[in-house]
Amino acid sequence: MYKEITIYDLARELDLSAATISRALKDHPAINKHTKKRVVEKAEEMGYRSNNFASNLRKQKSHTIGVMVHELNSNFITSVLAGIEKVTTIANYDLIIGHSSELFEKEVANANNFFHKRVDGLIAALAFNTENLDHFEPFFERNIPVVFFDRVEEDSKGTKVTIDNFKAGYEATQHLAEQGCKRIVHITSNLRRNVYAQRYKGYLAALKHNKLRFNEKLLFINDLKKESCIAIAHQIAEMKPLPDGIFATNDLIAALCIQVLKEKGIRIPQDIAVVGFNNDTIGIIIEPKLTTINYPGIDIGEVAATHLINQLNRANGSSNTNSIVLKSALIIRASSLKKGKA
Amino acid sequence: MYKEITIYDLARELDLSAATISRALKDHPAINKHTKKRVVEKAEEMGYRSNNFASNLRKQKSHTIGVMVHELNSNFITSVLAGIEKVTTIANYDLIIGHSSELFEKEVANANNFFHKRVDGLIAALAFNTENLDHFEPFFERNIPVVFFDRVEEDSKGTKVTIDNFKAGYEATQHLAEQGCKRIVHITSNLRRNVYAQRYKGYLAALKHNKLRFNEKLLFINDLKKESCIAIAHQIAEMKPLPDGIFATNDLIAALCIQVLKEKGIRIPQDIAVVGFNNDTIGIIIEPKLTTINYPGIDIGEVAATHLINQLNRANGSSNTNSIVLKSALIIRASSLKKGKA
DNA sequence: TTTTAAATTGCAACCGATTGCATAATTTTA
DNA sequence: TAAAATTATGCAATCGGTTGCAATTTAAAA
Repeated sequence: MYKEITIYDLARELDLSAATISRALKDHPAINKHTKKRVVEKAEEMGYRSNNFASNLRKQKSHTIGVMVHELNSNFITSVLAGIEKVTTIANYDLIIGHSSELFEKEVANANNFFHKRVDGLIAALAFNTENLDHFEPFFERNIPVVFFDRVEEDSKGTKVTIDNFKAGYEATQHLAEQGCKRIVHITSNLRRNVYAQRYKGYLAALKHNKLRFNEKLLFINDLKKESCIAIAHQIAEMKPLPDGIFATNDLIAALCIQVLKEKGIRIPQDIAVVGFNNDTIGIIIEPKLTTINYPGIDIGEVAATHLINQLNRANGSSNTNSIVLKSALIIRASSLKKGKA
Repeated sequence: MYKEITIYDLARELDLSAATISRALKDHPAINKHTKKRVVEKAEEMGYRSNNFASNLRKQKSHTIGVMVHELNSNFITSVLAGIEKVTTIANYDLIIGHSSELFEKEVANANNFFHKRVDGLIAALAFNTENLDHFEPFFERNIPVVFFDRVEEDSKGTKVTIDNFKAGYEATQHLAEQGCKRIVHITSNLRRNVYAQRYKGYLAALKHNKLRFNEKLLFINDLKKESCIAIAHQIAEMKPLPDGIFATNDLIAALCIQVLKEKGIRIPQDIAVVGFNNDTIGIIIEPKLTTINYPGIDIGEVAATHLINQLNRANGSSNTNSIVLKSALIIRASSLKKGKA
């Protein structure tokens, strides 16, 4: 069996105390430069690796951040993760990732798990059908900082990192209206979730601004699953009169719609103009390429992680920031251009 | 500040020793049933949560499995992760995920990190340009089990979980040949990686079987990045004579090709039939829908994790299994059907 | 009722790094 | 040269759960 080297082994070899070894390895100012050098070299030579468990136990810190997401299978989420990782790697924090598969129960289980693992902080996006935030209470109680992003509860504790979903929804719809669309479908999801509710409000505001009447038959709310999106696309194709614009709350929905509608002989964008949301890769694969809202996952992740770490570095651990709003922007591509290039 | 409850607090409250509390909480057979009940109830009542660091420190086990992947942004990889997670959750192991972004240096850094974190076992797919497995040596030396999947080094230590890439490559190419293709392009990547090398060999074997001469101008090797795939697609469109079939080593490449070629007025599959690999969602978004090889990520993940955990449960930690090969299958869709439905 | 066996529980030494405080060594100042 | 101030190092307790072995209690057998 392999015997691990400890600071005691180093201490014996170098005829020093374990305390000195410990301090030398973490560059403590009270230790002589020359001694530090000897220690570091010996540690290298003997293949020493410090024991996190001992350290964490003593320091009462896990140096770990928990990240809760609803899905991994999305460009947006993986970008967010990349952003988080970039920041936490530099700050030397570990990451544990839990995904809820959009299920409230799994979200609760993940929260409990992270709590049990004693994460120092939490970054989370809510699941599709999360109804309350009770499972975050243990963190709030203990002053463990929590940063929410994307799917947030607007009046909750903790910091929220989002974009202006109202504005994004408004711009998407306004763009369609400018292209001459009069009957604009909006395909979205659970209006209990801020992202969908806000985009919907933006949609309504843009309709109003263009003096278009809201028609509830043009509003589709679904679970975002592939099958239900396809079903909706079929419904749309059968509608009379045919809608002339679609604003979908993510790019996959938009792409599936385009695909189904094309199969039915409906021309995009001439018959129906389409706008998605997120700016996923799929948007440039689909023909015609998809107009969408750029939702900068990397930035969201970086901002969320940076904010969390700053909070952890503050002694009290409290934060005065309630919410952070990042920029998003409409990206215009062929799928919405009824009038030719803008 | 929040004071954590420890077994000593429980011991004091119940007038028992910490040892008894510890045993009671983990259902040790020597403890009286009635005592166990009291302990568990008191623990619940006082909000006790066990300290993993103390436990791991004492037990010299992290109860954590490290997973190294080259990317997160792929259906295949996320399916594998889902499979792994399913198994490890049941076995009550923690997971830490590191991705290399296809960079050897990051893979090495991740390996070192996992080693430092003292994972009990490792599940890994190699990065694009990994040239040696020296960074896994510390694990091999200490008998920490390692399971490779997808991108493996065939004669390395550790268990390998793969599909029969040769057969898959053969079937894809054979299918194109059966559709009447004579000039079949193969777009793949670093032939240093088994997956690409084996698929390529399958491609060659199928050519031979159909008495088609291999033409090196029809072989494209690239870095799998979006831009280079698009560049290749443009090259193909300009080739004279025009190829009549494409076997791409993943679905994104295939989809990008279809998209570019269509823009150039080339008909899919009439002019060029296309086959991808992996069975990603993108394959049913693209028009025409993509013929591909179903590569069952979930199964790969489950098998890899199950095997690893079995190995961890064995006392010695050694394994007699060298490699496990799962089934894959050709899924035929419109993108390759020159002759109408099969 | 005494002896033996089985069932419970406790003692105390770990696991390895950290850190407040004391001590020793060295340098500076008086 | 003695006293004061720096600089460097060590002592020993601590974090909280685990486990081999001993001790005690209870039940079963003689």
